[in-house]
Amino acid sequence: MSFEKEIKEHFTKGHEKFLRSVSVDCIIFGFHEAELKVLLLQAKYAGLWALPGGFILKDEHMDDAAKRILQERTGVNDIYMQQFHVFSQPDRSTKKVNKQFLKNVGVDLEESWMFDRFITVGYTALVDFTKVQPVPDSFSAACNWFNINSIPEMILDHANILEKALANLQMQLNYHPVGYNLLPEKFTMPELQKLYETILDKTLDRRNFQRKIVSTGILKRLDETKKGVAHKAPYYYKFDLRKYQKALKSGMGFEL
Amino acid sequence: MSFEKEIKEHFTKGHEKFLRSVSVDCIIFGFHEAELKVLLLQAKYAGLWALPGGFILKDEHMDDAAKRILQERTGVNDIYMQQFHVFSQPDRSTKKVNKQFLKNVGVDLEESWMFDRFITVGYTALVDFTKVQPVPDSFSAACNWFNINSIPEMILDHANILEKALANLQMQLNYHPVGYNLLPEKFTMPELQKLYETILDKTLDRRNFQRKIVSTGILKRLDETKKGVAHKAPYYYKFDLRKYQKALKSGMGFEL
DNA sequence: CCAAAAGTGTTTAAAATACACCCATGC
DNA sequence: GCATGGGTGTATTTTAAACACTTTTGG
Repeated sequence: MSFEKEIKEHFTKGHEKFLRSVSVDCIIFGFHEAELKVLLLQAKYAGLWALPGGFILKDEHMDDAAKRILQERTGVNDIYMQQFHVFSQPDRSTKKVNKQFLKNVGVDLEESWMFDRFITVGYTALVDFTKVQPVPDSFSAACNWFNINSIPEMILDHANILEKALANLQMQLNYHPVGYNLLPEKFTMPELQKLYETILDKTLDRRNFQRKIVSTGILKRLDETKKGVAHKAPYYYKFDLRKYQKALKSGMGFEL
Repeated sequence: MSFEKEIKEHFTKGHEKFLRSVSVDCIIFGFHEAELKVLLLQAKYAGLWALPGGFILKDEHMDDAAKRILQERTGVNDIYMQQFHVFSQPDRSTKKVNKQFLKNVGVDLEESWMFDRFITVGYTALVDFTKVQPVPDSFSAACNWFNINSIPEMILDHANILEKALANLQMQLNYHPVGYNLLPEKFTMPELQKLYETILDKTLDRRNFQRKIVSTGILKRLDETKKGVAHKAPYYYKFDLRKYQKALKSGMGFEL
């Protein structure tokens, strides 16, 4: 199917597949070279950037829609995602954006479910940066990682959504374990600490950090140490998946 | 307008006024005679009970929709409400419920936006029990308070929504001040403590409770004491509205 | 005057924070 | 052998929890 035809089909018949007036936007966080990254899409023609988003199939749980979107944009599966907020300002003018998009594509339509007002549910995901193959969707020209400190101009209220997502992630850090999908399978304590410091955007005491993390029991220390490093070699750790999953659900309660 | 006509209008033309596929359900908590209450509606004909709910006007913020629903059911205004979760199981069969309702009313319709699948956003509110005049909506035969420990059978997933709302309220208690809308303007420390104990469903140490609450600074002690009580008269307190509002937004962080 | 409820402490335990010392490795 | 980063331990401060005594009031 040609691109124009695909778009036209989506605008004229999408409401037969998807729920109306509701979209899902995903804030996909990654971690690479000591920097927190977010995956963004560049809207075709417009040039502005956007959060990876999509719609809920008529017979699909919203959580599954979010996972499907993640899978489609990154190829990554089986990631813990969670909704954190619904954005519903009546002036988030998706209508304007979608009409402009159609005009740019060269498709002419008077009516479309895509011109209705949308509210959107924000979902966060934490993924392994190295496992991601970014794939733009049909509305987008590019799909790229951005450092959290140098976010480009974004469409609609997406900058606001991203800000809320980051605040939510920072808050969650006190109650939920973080790192399983963000770090390689084996990692050192300094690496884990760097992750926490990057997300919280502050430095932490090396020794107190270690004590607290270890006391949660979500880590297993391996006998192996990192090779080929100057200075003393740090141990490798793995997450204890069973306890990690348990802590994800029940929380673990410490402050950093 | 006759009742049947009103219903028919809603089912045939409601989608011109409201967003499709999204509803809002409110969990309205009250406090009376040392018991935590929830306001429920009895669905006409069905007999089962339901959370007060409604739809989002096409040009309305979802938060305002929730406030409008609260106002319509209780007459109460200017209450802090907040969304806590979106419920989106594809098998929450509003279609079945709504078709049955129409059948019972005696209205015959093949098509309606009300037969679409709905996701619903849960909102919690804490209101002054004594100021509420419960008013059923057009789908309901009755509107009543229920003790949180004796909830009747409910439609759809409403029992689950209520359960999540209560858990959310208990969690929030550690970070947000509670009581402004649940207690009279002037109240005693034992009354406030009883409120916390009721919500958390556990007893608290009288002296430690007082110290922590006072240390947040959200209270102002009056010179007045309660009259006509046996034993030592407790002081009256008021909330310091400015600090209370501030704590609502920024959190206050203590454990009980 | 006494029982019951409320006000105001203090003592004790736990947890968070700050800080000090030793160890291993590559240059 | 020394500078650098990492492992481990301890003192200090802060905060939470447990507990005791005094005050007031109606009956």
